[in-house]
Amino acid sequence: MLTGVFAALADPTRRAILTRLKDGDATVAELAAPFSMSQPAVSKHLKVLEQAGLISRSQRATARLSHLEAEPLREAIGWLMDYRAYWAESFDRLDDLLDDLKEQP
Amino acid sequence: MLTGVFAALADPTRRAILTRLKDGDATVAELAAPFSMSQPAVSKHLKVLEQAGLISRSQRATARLSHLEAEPLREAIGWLMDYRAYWAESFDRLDDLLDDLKEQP
DNA sequence: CGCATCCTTAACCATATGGTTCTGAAACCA
DNA sequence: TGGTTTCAGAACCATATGGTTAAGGATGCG
Repeated sequence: MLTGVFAALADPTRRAILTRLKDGDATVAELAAPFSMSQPAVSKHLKVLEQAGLISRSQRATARLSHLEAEPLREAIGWLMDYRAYWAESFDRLDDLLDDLKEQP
Repeated sequence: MLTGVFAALADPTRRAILTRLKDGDATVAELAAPFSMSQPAVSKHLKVLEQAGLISRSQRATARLSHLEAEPLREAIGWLMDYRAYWAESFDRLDDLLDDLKEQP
């Protein structure tokens, strides 16, 4: 599943879509608007994101809303965190980062 | 550059290579050993990892050592952390996670 | 020098990926 | 009913990806 998540994140369009979805659910047309790309292309990206578990989609009702599901991102971070001891950054600064994360929820 | 990092991480073989490199530098033959895969295939994976900045390679001397460079992983975490407010996990548990990270360096 | 070792490069192949256009289904509107 | 809107699916195409085998360059050793 990590494979699917990282593969989904490897595409800039898909990362932009996820970023957009932080502002709230959106229709396919809304998600497609910023890109010089056909609507079916965006639909394909949404399918990839859905299969990676990164979005869910509400039943169509003339429009079809995409909703951010960030849980797989937590799993990805879990994997990445195992490498924190190998970052060049000092542990003092790592502590600062972690403090920051706790302070600005 | 995030694109390259996530693309590199999308392959299970490459993730396993990175994991192996946490135990120390290794030759191509050592890295190839665990996989039922030709050695040139592993060389290709190493090239991908190198281009993503995830490994560096010492000058050959009959052997060629790969060395883990975890800095890009920190950048990847930086991107992912922007989604922490959308995790299903409660913030209390997030705090626990962050505490754990600070305690077991 | 001659040869073995370690690894890269080249050529090739099958499949995956990211895009297109065209078609069509499902729900609303008049 | 019929048209419009919103989106997905199919067919297609070019290129990228992940693997193979075969060949060759660089280093160390007898």
